[in-house]
Amino acid sequence: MSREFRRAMPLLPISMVMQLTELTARQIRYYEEHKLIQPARSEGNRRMFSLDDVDALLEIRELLDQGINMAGIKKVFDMRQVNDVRIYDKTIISDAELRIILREEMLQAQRLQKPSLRQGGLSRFIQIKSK
DNA sequence: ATTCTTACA
DNA sequence: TGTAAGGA
Repeated sequence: MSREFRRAMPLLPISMVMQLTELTARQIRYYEEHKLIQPARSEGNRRMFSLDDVDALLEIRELLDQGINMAGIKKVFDMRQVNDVRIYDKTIISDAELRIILREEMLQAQRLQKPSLRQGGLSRFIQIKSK
C-alpha cells in the first residue's frame, strides 16, 4: 500500500482532529462546508478524517493565526491548486519562477489580512445605535 | 458517551 | 463562532 494512500485513508474521529489542530468542532465543520476539506463519512454519518485532512486543517490554523479570513484562506488554497497544475504541466519550472509564485502567495496573504484590520480600526469610531 | 444537523442570542 | 436542542 502506497504512502499517499495511507495519508488519504480516513480514520480519525473529529475529537482527535480537534486536539491535533486546536480547532473547535464548529470550525472544522465550517471549513468542510466551504470545501477546504472533504472528510469521509462512516456508516453512522460520522466524519472520518485522513492525515491529509489534518494537514489542510493545520495550514488553515496557521493562516487563521496570521489574521487571514475565510475568503483569504480560500484564495490561498485555490491558488495552491493552480500552482500545482502549473508545476504538474510543465514539470520543469525555474527557481526564479518558483520564487515569483511564492512571493505572490505572500502578497496575497498580506492583502487579505489588511482589509479586516482596517475594518476593525474604523469600527472603533463608529457608534451603532442599539435599538 | 460521541457526533450530527439546524437554528439563533 | 459559540452553543442549545433533538436525534442517531
